Amino acid sequence: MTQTTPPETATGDAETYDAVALQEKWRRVWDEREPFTADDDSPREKRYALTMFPYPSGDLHMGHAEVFALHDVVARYWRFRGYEVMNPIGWDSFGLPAENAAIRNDEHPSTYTYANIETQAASMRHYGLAFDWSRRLHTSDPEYYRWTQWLFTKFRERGLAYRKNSAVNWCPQDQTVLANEQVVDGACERCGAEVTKRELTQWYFRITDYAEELLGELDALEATWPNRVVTAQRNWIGRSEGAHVSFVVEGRDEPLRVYTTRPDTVFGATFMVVAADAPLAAELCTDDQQEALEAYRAEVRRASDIERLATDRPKTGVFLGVHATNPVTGAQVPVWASDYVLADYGTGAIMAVPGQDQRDWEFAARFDLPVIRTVQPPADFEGEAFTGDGAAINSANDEIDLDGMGVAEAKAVVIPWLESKGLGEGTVNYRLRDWLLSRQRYWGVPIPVVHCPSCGEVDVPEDQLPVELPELRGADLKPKGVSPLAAAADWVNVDCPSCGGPAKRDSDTMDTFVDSSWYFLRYCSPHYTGGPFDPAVTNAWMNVDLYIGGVEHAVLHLLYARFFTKVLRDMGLLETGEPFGAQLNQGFVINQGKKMSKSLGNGVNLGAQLDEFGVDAVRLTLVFAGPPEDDIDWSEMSPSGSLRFLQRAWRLAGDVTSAPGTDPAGGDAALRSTTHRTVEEVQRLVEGHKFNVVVARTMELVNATRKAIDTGAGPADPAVREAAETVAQLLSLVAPYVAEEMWERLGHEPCVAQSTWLGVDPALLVQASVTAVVQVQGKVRARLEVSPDISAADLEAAAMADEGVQRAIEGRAVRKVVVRAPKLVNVVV
RNA sequence: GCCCCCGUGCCCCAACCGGCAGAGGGAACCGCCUUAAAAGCGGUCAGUUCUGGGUUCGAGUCCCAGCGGGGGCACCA
Repeated sequence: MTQTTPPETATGDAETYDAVALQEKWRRVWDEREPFTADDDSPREKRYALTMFPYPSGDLHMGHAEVFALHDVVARYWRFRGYEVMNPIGWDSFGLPAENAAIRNDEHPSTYTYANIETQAASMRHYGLAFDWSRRLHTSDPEYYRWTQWLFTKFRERGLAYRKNSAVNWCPQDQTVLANEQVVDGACERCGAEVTKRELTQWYFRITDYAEELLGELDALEATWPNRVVTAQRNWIGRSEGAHVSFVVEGRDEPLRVYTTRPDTVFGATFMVVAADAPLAAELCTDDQQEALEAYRAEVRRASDIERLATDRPKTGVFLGVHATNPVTGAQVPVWASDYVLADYGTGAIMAVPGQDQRDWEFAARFDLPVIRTVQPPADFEGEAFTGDGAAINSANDEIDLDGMGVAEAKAVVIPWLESKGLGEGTVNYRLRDWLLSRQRYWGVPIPVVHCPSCGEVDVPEDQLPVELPELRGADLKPKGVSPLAAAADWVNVDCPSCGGPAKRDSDTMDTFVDSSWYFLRYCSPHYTGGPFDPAVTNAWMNVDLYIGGVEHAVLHLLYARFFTKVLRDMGLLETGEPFGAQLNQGFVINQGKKMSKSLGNGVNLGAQLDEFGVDAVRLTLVFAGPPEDDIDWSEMSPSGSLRFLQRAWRLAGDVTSAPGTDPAGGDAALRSTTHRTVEEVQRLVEGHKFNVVVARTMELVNATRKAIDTGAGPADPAVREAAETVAQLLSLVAPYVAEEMWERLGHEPCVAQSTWLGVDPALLVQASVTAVVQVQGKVRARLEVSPDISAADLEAAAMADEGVQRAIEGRAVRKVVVRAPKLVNVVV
C-alpha cells in the first residue's frame, strides 16, 4: 500500500510509515554497502546458506518469494550469531525455454536469458535479500561452462563418462532424449509430452558405480534431510539382494543367466522370459520363430510407455522355440520373450516362477504353462501366486533339500550351493540406471569431444576449453531431431586434436543438470581460473549447512549433485563426499486451494502484491503462514494484517525516549525476562526451521513492549529500549526494511543486520515463581505459586496441605503421589 | 498394491522429554475514540485435539486398527 505519512498534527490517527519510501531509502544504502559479502579469510566460523539457483524464466513469482524469504531468515540469523555467512546467488541459465523463445522471436537464446537474469536480479535487490552479489554466476557464461567441460573430460579419464547405443527416452515435443529421472509416468517432466523410445548412441555418466555409496550415506542424512527426499532417493536407487542363476540352453554354449531375488524358488521355475526388445531375444530365437518374434517386437514398439506402465494390462509374449534346463530339477523349460521383462534391468531375462510371482502366474495362465508351488501357502490362502513367507515344498533333489525351510533360510542355503556347483552366485542389483546426459538441443554446454575416423573419440585438450557455442539464432535452432550444432558446418568440422586429420565435433549438448551438479562448489571461489574451484577455499566453506529448495528435485538434482561431489572427492579435489548437510523443502504457494495456473486464472502476481503491501509485509506473510514445508494458500493469508503488525512494531521505536547505549540493567524485570526468553526461544526455533513461530514470538514481544510503554514501566525505562531494539533485530530476519528504519529511529547507525545480537542472560530466563498444578486423579484441584527450584518433597507437602486437594481426596487412602517439581503433582487415590 | 508424512476452535496454525489444550495471526461480534468511517486501543466467542481400542498416575503427543488428505514407488523379477 503506497501510504503517505500523515501530518504530525493528525488527530487521533495512528502514525504510519511509508513502505515505498523506506524501500527506496534503504535499498540505496544496502546497494552501496553490500553488507552481505562473505570474507573467505574471516577468522569466524563459516556457514554456507544455499538456495536452489533459479532458472531465468521471466520475473520472480510467488514461489521464489517464499523460498527466498525463508532462506533469508536463516542467512541473517547466522550472521547475528557471529558466523561468517556465505549466501550466494546465481542463475541456472542454460535450458530449453530460452531456446524456444529464440526460435519464436528470431533471436539468440542469450538475449532472452540475460534480459531475464537482469530483471530477476533487480527484483531480488528490491526484495531485500541478504545475498553476496560478488559471487554471482551464470552457468551459460563461457567462464563457467569451460569448467563443466573440464569436469566432463576428467570424468571420461576416470571411465565415468562413456557412449553406448541403447533404446532411450525421446521427447517428441522437445526433440531431444531425456534421462530416466526426467520421465514421469511416461511423460516428459518438462513439457508433459508422451515419451517414446529411440535407438541412439548417447553419452552416459556411470552413476551406477556410486549406487552403493549414494544409498548407504542416506542413512546419515536421515537426521537432517526431509524424510520424503531420503525415501525418494532410496526408492530410486532401488537396491535388491538376490542371485544370478545360469540355465543351460539347448544348442548354445553360453548359459542363459537370470537375476532373481528369490533363488529359493528355483525348483518352481517352469519357464523363462527374455525382454522382447533385448538383442538376446533375437539371438536365442530359432529360425522358425523369428517371424513371430519380429511381429511381436513391432507390436511392443507401437505401445507407448504409458500403456506399458499400466500394471493391469494382460500379459503378452511369444515363444522363442528353444528350451533351457532347470539347473536343479533338470526339467526342460520353454524360453519366451515378453515386454513385462525389462531389457536394462538385471540380465534382461528371468526365470519364471508362477507359483511365487504374480506376474509369472498371469503369464503362465495366459499361455497355459505349468505351475509348481515351492512355498506352502496358508490353509486359507485364496490368491494366485503366493509371495509370502512359508515352508518350502517340492524343493529337493539328490543333492539339496530345502523342504520345510522358510524363505530366508532357503535362500541362505541355496545360494552357497549354487555357487559351489558353478550354477550361480549371490549378487546385489540396483534399479538406478546410468545418467544419460546427451541432449540434441543448442542452448547447453557443448560436449568437448571430437570424433575422428582414425582416432575415435578424442577429448578436446584442456588448453582449448571452452568449446564455445557457435552463433546460431532463430530458425537455425528449430528442432530437427539432431542437434542444431550438427548443421553448423564451420563449427562442427575440425582437425582431430590427436592426429590432425579431418574430424567432427560432438554436436550434442549436456543435460542442464550437469551444470547444476557443481555450481555450489563454484560459489566458493567464483573467479578462480586454475580449475573449477579453488580446493583450499572450497574445502573451508563446504559443506552447505542448509540447502533450501523445491522437493521436485528430490531425485534429480540432489542425486546428481551428490554423485558429482563423490567423484570430485575421489579425484582429490574435495574433502567431503556429501555436499548438503541439512536440507529444507518449502511448500508451494497456491491460491484458493489450487496450484496457480494460467488456465485456472488464479495466478497471484508478486509485483502487484509488493506494490500493494510492501516487501516487508509480503515477506512476513509468507514466513508467518505456517511451517515452511506446508503449502500456503494465499487466499487464506492476510498481508494487510502483516502490514498492521509491522506498523505497530515500528511505532515502538518512535516511543522509546531513553538514549541509545542506555544500560538495560535495572529496567523493568518482567519485560527484560520476556525479551531474553524470546531471543532464547527464537534461537531454538530458527535452528528447528520453525520460522512461523519466530514471527509469533516477535509479535508477542511487540505486544509486551507496547503494554510496558502504555501501562507499565513507561517509554523511558531502559528495558523498553532493550525490548524495542530486540524487536528491530528479530524483525530484520523477515522484514528488513522496517527493521532498518526502526534501528535508525532508535538512534543507531545502519545496518541492523550487522548489529550485535542480544546475548541471552541466563539469570533473566529464570522466573521468580512458577505455577504448580496439583491434580487428583488427573483432575486439576489446585494451583500453587512455588519457587522454580522447589524440592519434590516440599512441593508434595505443599500440595497435600492444600484445602482443595484435601477436599478432593475426601479421606480416601492415597495410593500414590506423582511429583514433577516444580510444575506438577498428581495424587492417585 | 507397497512405503512415508499429516488430521488441534469458523480459518491459518502453537503446544520442549507424555504433565493446566491455546502462544500468535485472520475472520466475526462488542466496547472506547470519532460528527461518521478507516486506523488505533480494549474486550468477547469457540473444542469429545478425525474415529475406535491399548499402554500410563496422566495421552494432542507413545502403540494398534480404521477413516480422510498429501506424497513417493510400482510389470525392477
